[in-house]
Amino acid sequence: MLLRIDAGSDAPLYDQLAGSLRADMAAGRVRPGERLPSAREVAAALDVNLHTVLRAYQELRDEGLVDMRRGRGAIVTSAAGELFSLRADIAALGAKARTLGLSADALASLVRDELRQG
Amino acid sequence: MLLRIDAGSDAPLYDQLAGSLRADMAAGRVRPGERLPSAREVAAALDVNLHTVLRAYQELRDEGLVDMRRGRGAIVTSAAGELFSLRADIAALGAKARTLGLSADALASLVRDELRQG
DNA sequence: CGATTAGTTATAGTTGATCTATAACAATCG
DNA sequence: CGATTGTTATAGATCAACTATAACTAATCG
Repeated sequence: MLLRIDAGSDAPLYDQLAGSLRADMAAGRVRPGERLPSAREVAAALDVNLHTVLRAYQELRDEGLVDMRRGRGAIVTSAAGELFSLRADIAALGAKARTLGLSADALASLVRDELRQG
Repeated sequence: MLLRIDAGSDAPLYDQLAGSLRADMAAGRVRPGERLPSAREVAAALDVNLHTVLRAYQELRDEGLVDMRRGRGAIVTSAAGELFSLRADIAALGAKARTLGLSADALASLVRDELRQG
């Protein structure tokens, strides 16, 4: 598991953290049933506030990717496995968009809106 | 062209506006060569500030989807046509993600990161 | 040319999100 | 029980988002 944070990025820290964990799930580096390191551990390791890490975890919970309970921590759900099963499709779409010279943000926004309403 | 704004949404107004126009391009409702309504017109019609609309237009410019020049307005580029050519792939990925019960935000974030680095 | 259109730049103020800092609380587990 | 871990509460600092005006410059049209 590789937790990256870029202070120079315009994206919020908790979004970066959640994105980092999401990518780990999609890549199969983090699997269903696994427990994420405790928020306090991560906060200490990355030198950010506890709440920042918890907000990232809650973002993943809202997406159905982890279950959270006090005393037990954040446990990866089966939805992470389903993300993993889409990795080839996502890579294919990304490659196609890249040859067309499309921006990451434009494509991501379209995909979001497609899944939300389309 | 359908410009939607939802005040209750957590997304910034300029992102919503840009997303709305992007969706129009991907759907073929707005085509290369076409001129977008002037920022002042849109601002008046949606009752938002001129700068908010301009920021949305600049977002589209940064993504290569429009060219902007003073006196002439924002003109849709050929990149919009390439977005259109991806619509089927995007819809297919969205449908697959939907059957798996994945959230729009999770999938969109993965696609963004994929195109950025992967 | 003169008037209009439309994006660009500048300044400033308000509101809300982000991040941090502490601390106490409640469920889980050995 | 004691340690761990998420949850909740409060508060403060910093920055993004949005608004409001106004002046400026390039393009367009009669």
